[in-house]
Amino acid sequence: MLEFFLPVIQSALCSAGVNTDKPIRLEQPSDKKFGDFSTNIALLAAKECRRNPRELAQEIIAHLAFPPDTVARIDVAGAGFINFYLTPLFIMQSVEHVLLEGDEYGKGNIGRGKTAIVEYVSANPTGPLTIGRGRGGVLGDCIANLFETQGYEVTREYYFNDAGRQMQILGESVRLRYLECCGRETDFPATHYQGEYIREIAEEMFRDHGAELAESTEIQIFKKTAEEIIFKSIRKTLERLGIRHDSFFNEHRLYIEEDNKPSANNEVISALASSNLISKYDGATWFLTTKLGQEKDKVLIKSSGEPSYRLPDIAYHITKFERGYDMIVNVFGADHIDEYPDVLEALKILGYDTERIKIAINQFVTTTVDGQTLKMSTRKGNADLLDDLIDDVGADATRLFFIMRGKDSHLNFDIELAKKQSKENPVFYLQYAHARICSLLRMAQQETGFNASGRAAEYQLLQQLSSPAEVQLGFALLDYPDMIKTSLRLLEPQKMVEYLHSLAELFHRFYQECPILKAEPEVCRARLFLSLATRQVLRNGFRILGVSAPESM
RNA sequence: GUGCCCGUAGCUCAAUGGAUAGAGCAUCAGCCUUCUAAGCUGAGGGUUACUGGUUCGAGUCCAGUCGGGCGCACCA
Repeated sequence: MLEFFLPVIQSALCSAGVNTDKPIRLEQPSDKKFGDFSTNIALLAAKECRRNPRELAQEIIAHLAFPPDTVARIDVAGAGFINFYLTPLFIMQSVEHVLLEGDEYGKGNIGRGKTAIVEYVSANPTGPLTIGRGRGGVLGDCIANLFETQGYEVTREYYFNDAGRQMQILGESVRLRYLECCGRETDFPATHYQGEYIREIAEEMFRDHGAELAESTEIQIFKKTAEEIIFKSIRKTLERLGIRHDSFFNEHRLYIEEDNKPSANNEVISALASSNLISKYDGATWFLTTKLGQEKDKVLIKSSGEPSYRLPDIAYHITKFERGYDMIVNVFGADHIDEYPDVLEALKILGYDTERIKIAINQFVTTTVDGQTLKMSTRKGNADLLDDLIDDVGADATRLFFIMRGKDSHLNFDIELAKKQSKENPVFYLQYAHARICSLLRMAQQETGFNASGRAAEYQLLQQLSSPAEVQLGFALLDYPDMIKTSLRLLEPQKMVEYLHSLAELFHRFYQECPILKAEPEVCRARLFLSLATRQVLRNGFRILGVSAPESM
């Protein structure tokens, strides 16, 4: 709809001699009495032109040239809003596009010929995925889907590290549990991984090797085996949620020197050094962020000679630029919030266009069971496992609950609610609308031989629908393409969830108020087409969210 | 102490600086001999934590106060 309105308004502003660099914003008033769409451009421009907003609005209106039979009425209201009222005919005509475009409806082309990389999950293989990680996983997956709708070629990447200290501790943890399997006493440190999965890995190793590994203090085999098993479980868990990465990037690559070329990490150090932002003191190599207005310098290479996580992080992002991505999206949890400003700062200094980087940070998840809040920590082993949650509530509810709140809000995941097979559970409300339409169409086929395909010539029957429930539903269907763009711009799939919820609601109302199969044959078919269009938008939306569209419930 | 996020109906949450702050759940009152009642209609429920400021207009932006969450490592 934006594409319909904006050019007309723009040219009216020109003809009226209004010069403003304020963007024209079109909004849907909360109250229909203020029109289907509304713009405040006259209010904004009036200030710059030093004119009375209402008079200016009147003048703009006089220059608006919409095609005939599209806009029924244009009013000036309130302080100087311009309100537009569409004709039911135009709305219902537009619904035909939903049916004609089908699965393609809502897609755009602003990303055509462009590439995007979306990095998400990126958990190191130290343990099974927790519920907290799940939120970022689903958020990232939906964001990747949103980019794809606009024509971007999207790479879904998982960044991980299987070296480092935490992995050492993991290997050591498994080794100690293994020794226990061999019947030895161990003094298991509190700093090690306490989780049950460590025992399971140890038991598996004991089954495969017997006690033959007990004498060695070499932990490599324990680490390696643990890593493999854990990674497999992580991928399996993600797969259950429909999350599949195209690319797994091992941080290790950034450490490798070959053909006398310095490692990616070292190249970062050299580059920053030539900007005089590197200094060595206290045995470590520092990024002089105090020169950039920060409180403290940041360690890039520890006194042990190993890089801290920041250095490879910078090098990693450089690879994203070098790989040529037009859009670079990072999804991570609030615990990493202090990390990215340094990375961005470094990239900017090194001459990369950080405008291309978008960051989506999701706040944490607390889970409640019977009103009790559960706390979690991977190391303490009392984590809420994502797998358990999926077992409990199913993949659809898991996905939808993670994104049905804004990513900035602390999510309260009510497990009891997600389990309920009743109307209190929003998952069912959405899916029920889809199933209801499928049922209706099955019935229509049985009773009247109605077949959805090959009827494009009849789509214009939609134009005879004019009751409020029908027109409001039709109108909502037309919002879908703009809704995708909004969700994408804000990196916020939650907008889509809300939209689909309101769409389901409008359908239920239409269904309640307008008899379909019992109507006159032509009205019946028109209403079936409207239902079909609704089903199409629900499906397209569900696909973005990764939620299934059941044919019956 | 400091950086980021949050504070909106009893509960969970919406509201690109716009008009009378909206949904769902819960509560109450209605709607199934008729296409899935997992649905629909209606009612009640608010000093948007507090105090100032910016402007035609503030839940939204700014400053401060109070509460809650997450970080603040030569862990990642």
